[in-house]
This record gives sequence, C-alpha cells and structure tokens, in this order.
Amino acid sequence: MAKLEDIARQAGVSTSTVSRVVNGKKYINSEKRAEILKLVEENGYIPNKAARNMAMQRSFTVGIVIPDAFNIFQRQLFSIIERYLNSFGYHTTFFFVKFDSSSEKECLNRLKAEQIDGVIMLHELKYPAFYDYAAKMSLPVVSTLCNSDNLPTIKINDRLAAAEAVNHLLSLGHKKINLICGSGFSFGDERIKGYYDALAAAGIDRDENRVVCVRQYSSEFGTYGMKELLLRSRDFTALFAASDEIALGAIRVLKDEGLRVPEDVSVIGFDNIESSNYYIPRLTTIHQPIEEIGEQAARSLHRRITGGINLDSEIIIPHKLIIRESTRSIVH
Amino acid sequence: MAKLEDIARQAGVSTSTVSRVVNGKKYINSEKRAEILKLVEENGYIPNKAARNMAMQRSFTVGIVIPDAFNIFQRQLFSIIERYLNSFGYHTTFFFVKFDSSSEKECLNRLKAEQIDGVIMLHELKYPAFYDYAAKMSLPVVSTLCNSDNLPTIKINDRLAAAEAVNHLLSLGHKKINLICGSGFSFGDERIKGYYDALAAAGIDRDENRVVCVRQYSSEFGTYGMKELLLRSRDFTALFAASDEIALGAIRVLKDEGLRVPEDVSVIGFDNIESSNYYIPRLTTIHQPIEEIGEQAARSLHRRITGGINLDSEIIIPHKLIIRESTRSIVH
DNA sequence: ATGAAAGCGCTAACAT
DNA sequence: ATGTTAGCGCTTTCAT
Repeated sequence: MAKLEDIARQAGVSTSTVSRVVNGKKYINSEKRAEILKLVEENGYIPNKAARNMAMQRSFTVGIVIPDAFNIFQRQLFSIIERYLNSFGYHTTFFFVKFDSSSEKECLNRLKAEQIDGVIMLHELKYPAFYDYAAKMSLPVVSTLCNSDNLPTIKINDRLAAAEAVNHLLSLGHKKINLICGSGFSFGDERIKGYYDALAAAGIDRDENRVVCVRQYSSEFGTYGMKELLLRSRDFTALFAASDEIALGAIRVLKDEGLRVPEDVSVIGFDNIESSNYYIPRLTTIHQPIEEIGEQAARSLHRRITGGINLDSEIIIPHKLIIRESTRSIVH
Repeated sequence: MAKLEDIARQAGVSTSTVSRVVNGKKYINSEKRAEILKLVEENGYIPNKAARNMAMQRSFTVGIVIPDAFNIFQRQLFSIIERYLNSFGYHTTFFFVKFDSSSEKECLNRLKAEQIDGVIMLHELKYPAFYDYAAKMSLPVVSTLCNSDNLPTIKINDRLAAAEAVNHLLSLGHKKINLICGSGFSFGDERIKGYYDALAAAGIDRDENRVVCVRQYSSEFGTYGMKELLLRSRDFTALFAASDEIALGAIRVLKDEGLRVPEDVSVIGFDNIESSNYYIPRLTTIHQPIEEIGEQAARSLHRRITGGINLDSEIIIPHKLIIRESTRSIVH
C-alpha cells in the first residue's frame, strides 16, 4: 500500500506537507495542494489508521456496548446509532457483552487497548472498574434506553410510559391486568413501577400474583411468562407485556390455550418494533422513537467528545401510545 | 495508561522481555515471567492495539460487510459470526454498506485504512476495485448467505431449498402458486429458479404473472408484493415468500382482504426466523441452519488467514423444511 | 509556507 | 534467556 512517504517523494515535498494536505490544514500553497491531491487520488492512498491513532493518541472511533443477547429493538437501535455516529465522522466498534463479569472485564480491556473517543451504552454493566477507568481517562460515556452508574442518558420515561399503557387498559374497563416484565435492565423496574402507579391511581390493590419477571425480553421468554401466569390463575382480562416480543410470545400461548386476543384478553406491548404492525392481531403498544433516541445519543456523545459545554445529564424523548387491534373494551 | 516500558522498568528488565511474556513466547525464565505477570496484573496493563497493529502489520480483526438495510435474519447471523470469530481470537469490525457506489467505495477505503486480516461478506458488492484490492493484498475473503465475484462461500443451496418449498405446496395439491421474491442478492435469483424448477417438474406452465419481485426482504415490502399480486389476480391458492418477513407482511394483507391462511391460501416462508414460530398462524418455512452457517464462515476464514491448505471453495449447509400451520391441503 | 526530526507503543531481528 | 536497536506510518513541534 502507498504511504505518505511515497506521495511525498512523488510530489517532491516532505511528508509533513502531504500530511497537512490530507488533513485539510491551512497555509498550503494551492498549486502544491492540487498536485498532492492528484497524487493521492492516483495512488488510491488512504492513511493508515493504526499509525494515525498512534500519533494522535486517539482513534476517532466510538464503542457501543450492547448485551450479547439483544432483542430486535436493540438491534434496530444500534444500527441507527452507527449511522449517526458515522455522519459525525466516527467509526464504530461494538462491544458485545454477556451477563457475566469475565465478559465485562473483557469489555474494559478492549476499552484500554483501543484508544476509543467515547462510548455509548445500550447495556448496564455491573463492573465498577469500567466506570472508574472511564472517569480516570475522562472518557465520555452516554447511556441510552437503559442507564447505569448515573451516566448521562437519552431515553423515554419508562415509568410514565408504562403507566400510560396500563391507563389505556384501565380506560377500556379492564381491572384484572397482568404484567410480564423482563429483568436485567433498570427500565424493567421502571416499567413495573409505572404499572403499579397506574393501578394505584385507579384504586386497584397491588397484587403480585399478576406480575411475572422473565430473564429476557424475547418472544421465547414471553411464552414462559404467560404460561406461568396461566398456571397461577385464569382470572384476568388484560396483559401488559414489557416488550413487543414478549407480547407476541404471550399471545401465542393465549391462543394455544383457547383464549382470543382481544376478545378474551387485551394485550399491550412496548417498543413498537416493526413487526408489531404486521402481527395478527396488530399490536397495541408504546412507541419508542428509536430514530430520535439514536440521533440524540450520537449527538450528545459527539458534543461531549468535542468538549461541549452545558450538557444535559438526561434527555427524555417523548413516547407515544399506539392503539391498534390487540386491545379492546371489556365485555360485561 | 501503563505501557510496556513502565512494566519493564518496574521489573528491571527490557521491554522485549515483557513483550515476550505478554505474548506467551517461550524461553523465559519462569521466575521472571511470574514477576512480570504480577506487575502486568497490578498495573492493569493492556497492550495498545494501534501500536501492536503497526509493529505487526496486521490487526487481528476481521471485517464483516453487511447491507445497511439488513433484515432480522441477517442481523441474527452477524452476531453469531461475531461470536465465533471472537472464539478464534479475532476482533470484529462492521462495514455497513448501502446500495450505492459511494458507500461501496467508503467500504474499500476502510479496508485500506485498517489492516484487516480478512473479511466476511453478507453482502454482494458491485465495486470491482474492492475485489481487486483484496486480491492484490491476498486478503482472505469469504462470502456467506450470498455470493459475489466467485468468492469462497458458505450457504445453503437456495435453488434446491426453494424447489423443496414449492414441492411441499405441490404435494398438498396446490397448483396456483404465487411467489414474492426480494432483489439485490443472488440468492433471490436462485430461489426464483428453484420455484420454476419445481413447477416445471410438476408439469405446470411458467407464468410470470404469479411472480413479483420487491426491493427488500422485509415485512413492509412483503405487503407491497402481496398487494401487487392481488391486483393482478385472486386466482391462486398458495404463496411462496422468499423470506419469513415477506411472508408475514403478505399474510397481513391477505387477512385484511378477507383471505384466511391457511384455509384459503397456504403460505410458506424462508429462513425460519425466531418469530415465525410465534406468529399466528405459525409459519411453515425453510430452515437455514444459521448457527452452523456462522460457525463455518468464521472457521473457513480463520483457516484462510492462517494459511490453511485444501480449502473448499464452496460449503453447502443442509437446509430443512419445517412444516407448521400456514400450509395445508387444498380443499377441492 | 515548508522541512527536519522526534515520538506515539509495540515487535522482532540480531547480538550476546 | 535476555537486551539492543531499528522500524511500523503517521502527526506535530520547532525551525526557517
């Protein structure tokens, strides 16, 4: 591969001059600049990233930390973030991390090895050393969807959104409302709180038998949750699922048990993944404005990296209730 | 951050010795080794990746090229590949590429900038310079799911699989079988061929009015395809969708038009994505053994990078017909 | 406006 | 078994 020196030799100038031209610095004779640019083009010259990283002590790349077992919604978000980061001039590197400490440690090691400019968390790491290191290096970190360690965060208000989902069910006349939630992320706890908030406001007693927590936010775990709930009691008319995928799994089980949605039980999901609009029945859900969340996350990190001032420590993106076919008025 | 030199100074040895220890080289005094390892641990020392890349002229990372607008199935595959590459000791970097030449060029530039060890293609680039460069640099490249430029490839036999899907429909008594296919990838063409193969073998005339091609393999585009087909004629009893996501979109439209699946029309998909088993009705489909495809792709690339000999230029992974609820015998 | 030279952190050939 | 030394390809201060 052609390198800076090759171009310099061909142009009869020093490597510094070529470097300046390539990096768009000022104070360059414009004829020389044109000549060098031409040579760069002809040779298909692209600067070596490792060398540049080394010299500049930074990498122009940001890390995205995501759970190894991520669901459709998270997958969608991370490619959106990637796109925006790119538009701000960053490369992206992904840190897939499992729910165990050796995996989290591995993640920290990569942070040390690569001289990353900043990181976006779609995952809540437990490993304190990670945050310590980031703090020590004053490495900008923002959190999105979830939040850990009081990082600056870009997300919807999960608690309010969950309450709104339950209020929708309540407004339809439902009183016996089950909840299947996922675990492992703080937004799960928030959604549970929102569920209880709405019920309390409606004067309905807290009943923990109506709540089940599953390990993942996937359809598979949705089926487990629903089966468990069915085992406990058949006396319910509505279900709030903490993700659309959980909802789809749950509806599947309901159907297999001879219960119709929405005739016998109303189901509301959360996220508004693409397929919820193609499901039968179309899923009523809470829309998370994923495009905007991704954009704000990338933008916020960019501001921090470039030393922006007056930064919000929390950006709340407005969610929205999407009423479709899986919920309806209770029949008395 | 601690660097090699710091450790060397503390241990009272040269940097080469520390380097040897860190890289697990032989011929080291075992006491010194222990001492150095202890220091490495205490200092939380992790080698700088850029420096190592530079010195070794390689990066221990492999690039994965994927379409910017990738569907659920491709997303699932790429995280599987990432996992296997990791187990072989590679880092992974993703090249999201759009269907335009500037994006493909950008992809080539990154290939030049980073000293990538090899690449796995989940996408078919048109840009010849990409392949030229890879050839010139003798950069190992393998293709999976799709195939371009006669790269070594790991995939199912799409043509046979499609024929098998159609044969399943045929065996159920269907004769008027529509096809919604996607475009942009060679496997789409293969599946169309397989569709015609099966029909021809059954003595059914080729009828291009039964075939529609959409731009993406998503549910959204599935709805477009189905609407178009419905516009042309209602005289059909079965549909072969070239992806599960297309199938879901199509079934949605069918249902909206008052056509029941499978009572009025049988639908078979392709891929066997997770949600096809939770859909209502559960989707009959062709299973692509995604885990195995990912593993073989990573393994094959690894062998090429490490200079393996006698490498297959094509690995065909066996697919499987999964019969569920969306297809049934025709009612006469 | 341009060049010379030092240095980023590591590896590896060579010497001992 | 270990140290010395010369790069890897780039950026950047310091001169001029």
